[in-house]
Amino acid sequence: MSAYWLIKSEPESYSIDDLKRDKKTPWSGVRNFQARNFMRDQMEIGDLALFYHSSVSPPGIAGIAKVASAPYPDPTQFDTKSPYYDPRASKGNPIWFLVDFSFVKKFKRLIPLQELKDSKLFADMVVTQKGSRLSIQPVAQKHFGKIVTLAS
DNA sequence: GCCAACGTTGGC
DNA sequence: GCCAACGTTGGC
Repeated sequence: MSAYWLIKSEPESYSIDDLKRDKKTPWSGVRNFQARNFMRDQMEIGDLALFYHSSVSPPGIAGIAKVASAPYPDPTQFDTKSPYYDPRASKGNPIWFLVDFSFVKKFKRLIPLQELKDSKLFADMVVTQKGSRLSIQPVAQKHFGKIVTLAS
């Protein structure tokens, strides 16, 4: 049973255009247990995700990505030179897991967060909740479909 | 740049 | 196991 997701990224560090160029990327650097658990335990190859641009003006949904690998340990946790290095982790006992995402499409227009907040349709979406900062979230199929409609 | 919200850490 | 202190996220 495939599911839908929302993944946040600061476009200054990695944007939908970067994913379009790279075709595929490991979603490294996630250091939140809830977000990790979604990748490690629930994502399946082929699941679609809304690609969300955060910490920019305006924040919003920029396009669609697709889960392109099974979960595996995030290599940056072992890299002492990486900002995501975690001394508690070892190869035999990794803490952080990720999946690869591949490019699906960039929306013709960014769907601003404010537009979702203004609409009753998205009142129960995680991303529209006050103080919601989870960087990987499940998305209901109905919401996913409505956002695709808004974008086209 | 501010600050509310929230997750994590660590002392007890 | 509680909870205060601290750090981070991310909208504004």
